[in-house]
Amino acid sequence: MNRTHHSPDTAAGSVQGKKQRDAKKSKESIPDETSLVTLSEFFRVFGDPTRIKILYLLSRSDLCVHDITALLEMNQSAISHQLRILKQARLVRYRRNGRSICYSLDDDHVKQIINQGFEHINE
Amino acid sequence: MNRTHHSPDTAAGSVQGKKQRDAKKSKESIPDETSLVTLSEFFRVFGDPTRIKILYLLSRSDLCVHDITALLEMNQSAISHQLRILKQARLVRYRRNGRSICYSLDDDHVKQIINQGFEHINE
DNA sequence: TGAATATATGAATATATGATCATATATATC
DNA sequence: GATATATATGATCATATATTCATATATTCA
Repeated sequence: MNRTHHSPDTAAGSVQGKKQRDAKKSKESIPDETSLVTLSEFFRVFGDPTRIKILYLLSRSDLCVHDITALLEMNQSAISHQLRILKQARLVRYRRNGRSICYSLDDDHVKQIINQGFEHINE
Repeated sequence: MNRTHHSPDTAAGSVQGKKQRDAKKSKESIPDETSLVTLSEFFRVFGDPTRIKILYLLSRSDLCVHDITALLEMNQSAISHQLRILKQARLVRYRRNGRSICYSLDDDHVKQIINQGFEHINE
């Protein structure tokens, strides 16, 4: 019942990471700290109302900055700043279209993640 | 953000459903602002290194606060604070076990979300 | 070329947030 | 009850972050 010194499980398998190496420290710690930090950074991008709204809009149709700005009724600069974060996270792509720049989701994986989030909060 | 000065929308039910009611405003806007904000709040919980590490540890075995504190080599208070956030988000449950309090994931859905995140960042 | 439109970006600012410290609460053991 | 152990919590502080403003860059069209 007391787990003060439970068995040290070597952990390194189930994270699904491809190339995780063994923990450097002799004492047991979490298996792949770097991957987990990366994972939290990934989720953090979804953790902002403006960004999730943008992602949701883009999951339905490609849109230029002006459209997003109008739909969300927000400052254009704020949208551009958030789009930059989404670009850096490789969640969206863009292409120039005349004066406008058209944004789209980078892949369908993003949709899946959003949908799975919805499934959880709606259950 | 959320500077929408209009009244909160009815937040009827599932956003994901296509049954979204007509937008109140004549101009097209996002279908269900409240749900999207809730969704961002949900993802934000995953968007912190400490919390994602805790969730990962709990995905492998139930643990008491002391264990988590030792495994992550962090301040006990910091762990408790983060556990509180995880409780509030209904991502973890707890039960008292003598002096200790044992935490576990609330459901397997959490695992799925973490795994899907890993799939994305590892691709 | 110059005006108009669309988008990006740096600086400034207000707010959110995570860790720490000190301490409170709860349980077990003596 | 007294003490030790385990966990929770409020206050504080340093940092991160989202928005806004001003302005720069890029494109189209007259």
